[in-house]
Amino acid sequence: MAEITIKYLAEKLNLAPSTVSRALNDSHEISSGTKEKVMALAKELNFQPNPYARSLREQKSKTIGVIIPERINNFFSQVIDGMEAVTKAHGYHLLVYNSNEDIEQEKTILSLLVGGRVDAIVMSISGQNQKGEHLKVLKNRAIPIVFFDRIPYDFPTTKLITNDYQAGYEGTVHLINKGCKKIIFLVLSKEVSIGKERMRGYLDALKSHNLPFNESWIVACGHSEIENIAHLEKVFYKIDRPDGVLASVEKLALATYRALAKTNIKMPEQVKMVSFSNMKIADLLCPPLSTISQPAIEIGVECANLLMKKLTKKDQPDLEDKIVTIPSVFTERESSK
Amino acid sequence: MAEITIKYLAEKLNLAPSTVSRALNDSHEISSGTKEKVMALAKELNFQPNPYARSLREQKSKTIGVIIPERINNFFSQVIDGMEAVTKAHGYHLLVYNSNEDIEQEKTILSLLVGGRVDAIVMSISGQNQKGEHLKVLKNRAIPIVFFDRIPYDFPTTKLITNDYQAGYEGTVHLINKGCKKIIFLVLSKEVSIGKERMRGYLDALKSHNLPFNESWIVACGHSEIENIAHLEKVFYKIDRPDGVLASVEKLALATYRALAKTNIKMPEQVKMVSFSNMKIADLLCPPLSTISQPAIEIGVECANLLMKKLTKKDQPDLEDKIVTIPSVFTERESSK
DNA sequence: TAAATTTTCGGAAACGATTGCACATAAAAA
DNA sequence: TTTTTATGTGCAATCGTTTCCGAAAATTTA
Repeated sequence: MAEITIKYLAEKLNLAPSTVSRALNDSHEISSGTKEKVMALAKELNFQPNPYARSLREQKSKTIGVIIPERINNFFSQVIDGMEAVTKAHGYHLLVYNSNEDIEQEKTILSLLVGGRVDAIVMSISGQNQKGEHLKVLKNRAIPIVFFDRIPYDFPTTKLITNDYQAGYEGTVHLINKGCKKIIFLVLSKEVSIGKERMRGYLDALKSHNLPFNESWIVACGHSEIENIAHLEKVFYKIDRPDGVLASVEKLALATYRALAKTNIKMPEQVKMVSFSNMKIADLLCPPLSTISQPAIEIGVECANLLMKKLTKKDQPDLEDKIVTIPSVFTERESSK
Repeated sequence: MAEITIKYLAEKLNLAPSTVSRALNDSHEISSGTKEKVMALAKELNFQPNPYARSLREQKSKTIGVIIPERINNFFSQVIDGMEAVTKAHGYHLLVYNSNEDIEQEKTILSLLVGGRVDAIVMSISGQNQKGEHLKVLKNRAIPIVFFDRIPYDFPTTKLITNDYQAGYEGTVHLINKGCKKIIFLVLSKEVSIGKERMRGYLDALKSHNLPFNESWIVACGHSEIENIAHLEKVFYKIDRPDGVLASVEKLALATYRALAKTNIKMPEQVKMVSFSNMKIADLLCPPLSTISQPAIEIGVECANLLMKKLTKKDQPDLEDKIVTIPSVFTERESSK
């Protein structure tokens, strides 16, 4: 079936395409009579203007590119839900990409996006490399971008994170108050921004409570679940085994559960754990997991709000080079009782 | 900064835009000398052809629309991951929409998409209404669409599901074999395709094992977690309370856990459960949950393959009106021991 | 009634890429 | 040398919309 175009409507109505276009856009220079006729026919034929012709002409796509390092993760799903709620209201669309924690894929995706396919980008960068040199393709482009959660250090734009340092500090203090003396810190990569900040909070908490610290307590894990479990198992088999765990990301907490299942160490009796996590069923785990959870939806909403403001209002300044912090919420459960 | 266009490249190289275009597309009618020059400059300037100009001209967008009823759900995330893996290889992009289980939103999204924004659609429809009248906007459009998981009954196209009937049957038989005599079936809506098929399997299993059946054993839940829990709690407070639960969707299994937590009924001692679920941490629940899980990634891959074939090869027939079934896998865990 | 506005609409260019066609120039055949 | 055939390139139309500019027609003002 031939698509319905403005030109087609114009012919049917014995009008010029320009008139039809203006009528559809409710321009003041079209009489209400013709407007009604045009609208009526458009409605009847279920006319939808070709988005690509419009994008080409207007030089904007009403589309936002979203790049996340993994999709099977509640946190990111929630963030995107938050974003969609606001972008939808403005008639914007979301192109979503999973970089699979891979810097090369990130690069490829970015190069795809800078060609004008999207009006803006929202991104959480992969853990492989937080330096962000691969982001330089964006530097000389005018495309607005905001980062969240996993942010690059030196890219001048707005970034949204939770209060990583403070949450790391408080999570650690919580464990200390519960009597833990040998608390390990689980991190995906020491290079990742969130890892660094959360770790700083952890270290400061130990220091301010005069607890000893051992370099080996920082346990750097990878992306392989199996290897992580094996690695953690070894950690728990040490003579001087830890009695507390602060996991900087959810998947490491889950790996800990599985590693512990292979030993006969009991949680929370022998080891207590707190984890950064946005799992909805933390309360259903064995034992229920104490979590520090990010306001994911809010983060998404805020990212989108920033961009909508920049894109839909005119004469907006570039996105400020600053970090916006939204606090996490701590929930105590059995795992750290 | 001005975007780089073919015209700009042409000027720089003293060539016509058409020549540059042909060179970039590696046309045989361009000398290798000019090709190299063009390619070199394009690479140097990081030239990306304007996707909208191209879409307009070619009448295709290299974009696929994905509509899911909820985003915070591992199953859908996995399906999309599977899809992206294959579409990416073909240079296709994914526009993802969450209909929030709302038929009105589905309609709105569809009307947005039929205007040429996407070359094809992959969809899992909301549970509100499985009749699919709201899909009629698609009927007279030539846009290929495939449905998965939650499919409409009478829309002539390819649909991908798991072996819902059989899995429902086997899950029920498993509970029967474990000694359950009063097995309830939890369903989101009796209207949803997957609910119906899974229920049919459940009913047939009861019948073929000569177990009595009570209409009240079909527990229709809603989308409100709180109400579902309250509802289930009542079910378990009945004098003739169930000793087995088959949950047709994950969220109802979780609601059951929470409802049971409010009673003093023990699982699996007093009630056993099996649920359709793609949770990765079913083994970490209390007790670990016996699951019937769909091959989500495969489903996504298969959807994408079907569409890629239709879109990238020429003279392809329309998508066949048939149902493709990919079997689920059952994993027994503590909840039904 | 004529002139000046205002309202309403049409023509045509533009956005950036692709492609059918024509036209050079070079190489091959007559 | 002339004619034919490749080969390489340019011109211009096209995709569907929006918008600048101009021109009738209708209205107001002089």
